[in-house]
Amino acid sequence: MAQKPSIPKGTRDFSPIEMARRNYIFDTIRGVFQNYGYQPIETPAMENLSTLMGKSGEEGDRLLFKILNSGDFLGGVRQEDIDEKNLSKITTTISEKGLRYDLTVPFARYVVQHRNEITFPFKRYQMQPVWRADRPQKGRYREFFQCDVDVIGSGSLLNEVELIRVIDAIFKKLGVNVQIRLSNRKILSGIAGLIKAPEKLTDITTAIDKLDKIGLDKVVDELLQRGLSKEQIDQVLPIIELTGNNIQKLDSLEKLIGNTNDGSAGIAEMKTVLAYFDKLNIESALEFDPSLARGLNYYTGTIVEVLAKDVKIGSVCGGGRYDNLTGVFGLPDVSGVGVSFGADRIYDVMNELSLFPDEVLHSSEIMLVNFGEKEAAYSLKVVEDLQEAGIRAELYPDAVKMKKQMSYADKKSVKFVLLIGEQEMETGKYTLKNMQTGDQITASLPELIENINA
RNA sequence: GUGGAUGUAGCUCAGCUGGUUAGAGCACUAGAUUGUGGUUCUAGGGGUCGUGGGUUCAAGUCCCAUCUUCCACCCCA
Repeated sequence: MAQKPSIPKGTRDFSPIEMARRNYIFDTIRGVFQNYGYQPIETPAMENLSTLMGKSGEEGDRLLFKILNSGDFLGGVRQEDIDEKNLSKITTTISEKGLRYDLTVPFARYVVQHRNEITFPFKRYQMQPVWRADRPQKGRYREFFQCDVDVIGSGSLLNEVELIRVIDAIFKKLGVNVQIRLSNRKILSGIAGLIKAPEKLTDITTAIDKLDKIGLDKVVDELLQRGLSKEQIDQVLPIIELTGNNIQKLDSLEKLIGNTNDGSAGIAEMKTVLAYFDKLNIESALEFDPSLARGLNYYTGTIVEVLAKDVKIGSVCGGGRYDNLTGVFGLPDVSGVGVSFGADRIYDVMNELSLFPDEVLHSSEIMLVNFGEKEAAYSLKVVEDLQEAGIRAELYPDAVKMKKQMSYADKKSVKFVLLIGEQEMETGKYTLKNMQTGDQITASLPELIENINA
């Protein structure tokens, strides 16, 4: 046997049944997006590296797939850079394009580039694959789909509220129990301000983000390691140990960091957002959690992360407000907020919990058995009539043994099989077999159609 | 990117301290059933043991390298 073919690490093929289920997820998400007034756009798989680099931190740059230049890509490389193994310099010379890492950065680029055609606030959605040169794990792929919704050009907190409602609506429709964790980047800045160490903001956030995972003691260790003093840590700890409901937590927090500019602004925003939900129907658990950090360094306001309650997997959705992402492309003072749904993780969760409805597999509703040349010619006309009546119908292409044809219908979960042999051709009444019950009836075409649609 | 595990038929796995033609269940193909699938019975096909080296009289079994998948870190959808 020849060497088996394979696909690159962290990528997957999708079978018809998997596609049916994936499309069910995409259709559900798209339906909600449209229902809330968002419009689709698409952007290319590859972007210029100058667009992608430096937007999601060093870690993000490391995870970028870079595309080798065409032609004599070595032409511009200097010998001294090779000798000194100056990788970053060589990279920028031999590669000027990369695969997109997420959809938010290309969207920001799109907004800046098309600013004169866009009516703001601009509500768009985008469902496309992204690529990351990460090491694969469960729920972590090198090629995966993100479904992003963003509204850009409006600073109103109503947008945050709407996006949380979008999240709730989608997971409700899919039947996935989720917890929605909320916080605000300004609260974290307030904490950093409180201990007079604004430059430690990232260190503090990445450390306390792990609270759920590694526990309080280890978080303290990590904070020490990251250069915070004991006194500073003592100031930080009460903040991440808040108890009570969302409002109580915010009230206690206000006493601690309410005197910092960022802190009080963040708390006020959080309170405003939560207050809207007093009068709204929302099913998912909404939890204010000041230990929520989210790494992407372009977030400036509200941050949100959605976890599946019943499956241990990374977040299935996440996002937040970014006040100046378009600034790096030359369009300052445009605030946006958006969230991204991880379709592949949602698939994994639903698969593990067997949440897919049976009817997502759209195979034919009826298959006509092929008895031979004459019968097939006759059946073809019946297939046409059925299809015109809006029924998914097919004729088995070969006049092979009936057992084989029936078994084909069974495996494809075709609901009905229609038998048109010599007798049926003479009488004009066909034999219809229901594959689920095994019942058979003899009926004319209009009666059949009625029966199938019942 | 760091550390650790894994890899035997299409799938899930068995194969003791290296020893003749590598096994099971499911799936597949054919027949029982010449106009009837999903159940049952019978028979059959299919593996250079991830790949490449090495040790040995002898390697699925030991050693090295490499790739895949998985787990933790990192990061995140």
